Amino acid sequence: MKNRLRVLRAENRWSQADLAEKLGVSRQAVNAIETGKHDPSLTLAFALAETFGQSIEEIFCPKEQNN
Amino acid sequence: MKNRLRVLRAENRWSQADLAEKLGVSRQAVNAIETGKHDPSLTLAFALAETFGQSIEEIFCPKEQNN
DNA sequence: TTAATATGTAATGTTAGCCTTACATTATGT
DNA sequence: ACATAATGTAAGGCTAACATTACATATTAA
Repeated sequence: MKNRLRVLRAENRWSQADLAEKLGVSRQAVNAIETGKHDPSLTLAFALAETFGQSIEEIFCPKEQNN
Repeated sequence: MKNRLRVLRAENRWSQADLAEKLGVSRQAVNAIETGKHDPSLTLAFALAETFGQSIEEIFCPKEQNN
């Protein structure tokens, strides 16, 4: 699933490790989500939404959107 | 995580099996989510949101909300 | 350039979210 | 009352989403 994490993280000037710490997950988990290897759990998606002050729908895009 | 699935399903007069079929998951998966045994995957949460025409945030409540 | 930081990824393990099958119980309708 | 539909749950299996540790490769800063 596509997401805007890299951009949101850049806007806040947070490293993957910074974000991981805020979320209480491993840096590898953040990396895997950002690079599209995993989808986050719903709980983690909520945590990301709260961290960035945006809705889950604003951060994640479930549709295959062929570009 | 708390959710409003039972109510939303009742409003639409759908059985768990009906909803499961619309979502493309098993009836047991719907039951487990409804009864709080599992959280849905983010993908399934998006599908539920679309099915009920509501946002994920309107359907699910991640906070422990004591009562 | 060198050192520090950031990112990507691999290996291995655990758990949670799905599956199927099956059965018990509860609710609904005739 | 009886048959059907709906719900709850259990067992057993599979995979994805986490974890930890470790290492390689950027990237940044002094």
